[in-house]
Amino acid sequence: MWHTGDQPNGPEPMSSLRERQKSNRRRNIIQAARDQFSMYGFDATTIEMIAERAEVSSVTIYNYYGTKTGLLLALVAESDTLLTERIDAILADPPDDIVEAFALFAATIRDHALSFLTKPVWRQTIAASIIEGNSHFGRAYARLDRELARQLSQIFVKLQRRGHLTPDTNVDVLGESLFQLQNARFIQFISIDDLKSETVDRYMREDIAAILSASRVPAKT
Amino acid sequence: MWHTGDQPNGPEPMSSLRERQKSNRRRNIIQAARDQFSMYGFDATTIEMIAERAEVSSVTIYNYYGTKTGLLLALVAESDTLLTERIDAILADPPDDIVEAFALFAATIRDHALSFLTKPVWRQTIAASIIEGNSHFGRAYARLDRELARQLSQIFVKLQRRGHLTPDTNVDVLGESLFQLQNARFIQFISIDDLKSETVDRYMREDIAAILSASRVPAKT
DNA sequence: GATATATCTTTACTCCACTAAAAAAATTAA
DNA sequence: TTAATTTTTTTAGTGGAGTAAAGATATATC
Repeated sequence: MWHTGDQPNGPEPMSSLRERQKSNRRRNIIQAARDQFSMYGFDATTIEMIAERAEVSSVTIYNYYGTKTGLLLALVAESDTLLTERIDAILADPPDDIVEAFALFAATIRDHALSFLTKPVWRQTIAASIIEGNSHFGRAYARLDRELARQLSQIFVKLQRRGHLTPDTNVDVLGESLFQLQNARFIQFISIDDLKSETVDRYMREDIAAILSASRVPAKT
Repeated sequence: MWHTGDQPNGPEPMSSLRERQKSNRRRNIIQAARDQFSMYGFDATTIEMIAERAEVSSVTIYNYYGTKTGLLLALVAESDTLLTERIDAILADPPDDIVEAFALFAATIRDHALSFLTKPVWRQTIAASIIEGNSHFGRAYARLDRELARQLSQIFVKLQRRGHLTPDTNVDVLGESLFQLQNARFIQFISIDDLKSETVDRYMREDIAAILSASRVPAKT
C-alpha cells in the first residue's frame, strides 16, 4: 500500500510491520475510547461504537484490553507520564510555604485529571481501579499512585532541607499520609459534579493547616 | 398459608397489614442479598437467585431497589445504626492518648465492616457509592460518612478538654481531615485481600504520629 | 359480603458485555 | 511466487440486568 521507507534517525529501533500495525491499532482504540467516553459517558458508550470509530472489530478490542473497564484503565494509565513530568517540574523548585506546596501539588493533579477526562468518567475509573485492583491494568493505576506519593515526600524533604519544616518532622511518612489525604479529597472532588476546584483547594489548605496546628500535650510522668 | 397472629406488644404502633408485608419483604430481600453476596460474591449473584431465596419475584426487587447496586447500597445503609452506636460507646470515654483514640476509632470501623460483608463485596460497595453518589441510596451512604467524621471530631474535642491536645489545635477541622485519611486507609484495606487489619493499624498510627510531629518553621520577617 | 384499589407475578422483551470458533485477510519466510 | 503463520473479522451465540404491560391476587373500603 504505502512504502515503509527507512527512518534513519527514528528514536525507536523500529520493529516489524506487524508490531507497528498493532501499536497503531492500540493508539486508535485508546483515542476513540477517550473521545466516546468523554462525549457520551462510560455506560452509554458501547464497545461497538468505539470499534467503529477506531476502524477495528469489537472482538479486536476485547483481544487487546479484555474488558470495557480494562480499556478505561489502560486509557488512564497512558496519561501517567505527562502527570509525573508536571509534578517533577514542581519538585525542581517548590514554593517555600508548605501549605502552598501541598496545594499546588493537589491542584496540578486535579487540573491534569479534568483536562483528560470528565468527572463522570473519572468516577468510573476510580470505581474500576478499586474493583479490579489486582488485574493487570488495575496495577498500572496503583503504580502511578505510589510514584505520586514518593514525589510528594520528595517535596517535603526539600522544604525541610531549606529549613521550612522542623528537623524532627518525619517527612517520609508525612508525604505518604498527606498523599492519602489528597487522594480522598480528589475522590470527593470528582464525586460531586458542581464542586469547584477552588472549594477543594480551600478544604485542602484547611486540612494541612489543621494538621500543622495539631500537637500533643506530653503526659506527665 | 400460615396465620399472621397478633403481636400484642410489638414495639411499633404497627401500621396496616400491607405496610407490614412490605417491610417484611424488604427484610427478606436484604437478608437474602447479604447471604448470597457473601457466599458467591456480587457479580456471581443474580437478582433471580436473591428473589428465589427471598420468595419474591425479581421484578419486585427492581421495584423496591431499582438496581442491583442500589440493593447493595441499601443493604449497607442498614448497618449504619449499629456502627454509629459502637462509635458512640468510644466517644463516651475515649483513650487519653490521641494515637490510641484514633487507632481505636479506625479499628472499630474496620471490624464492623468485616463482620458484615467480605472484602470483595465491600469493594463493590465503595465503587457503587462513588458512581451513584447522587442517587437515593448513594446519599444514604454519604450521610453515614458525615456522621462518622463528626463523631471523630467530638473525640478530639474531648481529648482537648482533658488537656491532651494543645488549645490551639483546630480539632473540628482535624477531625474531618483525619476522617478522610482514615477513609483512604480503609479503602486500601479492603482493596487488598491479604492486607491484615494489624498492618493497616500500624500504618494509621504512623500517619497520625507523623502528623503530630509535623510543624512549620515560621518565616522570618 | 361485594367492589375498588394497591401490589405482586408472569410473560415477553431489549440491550449490551463478553465468548468461541470458523472464515478471511495480510504478513512473513521460503 | 508460494506456503506457512499470525492476526483480524465474521458469525452466532450465552447470560444477565433492566423494563413494560397484562393478568392474578390479596388487602382495604363500603
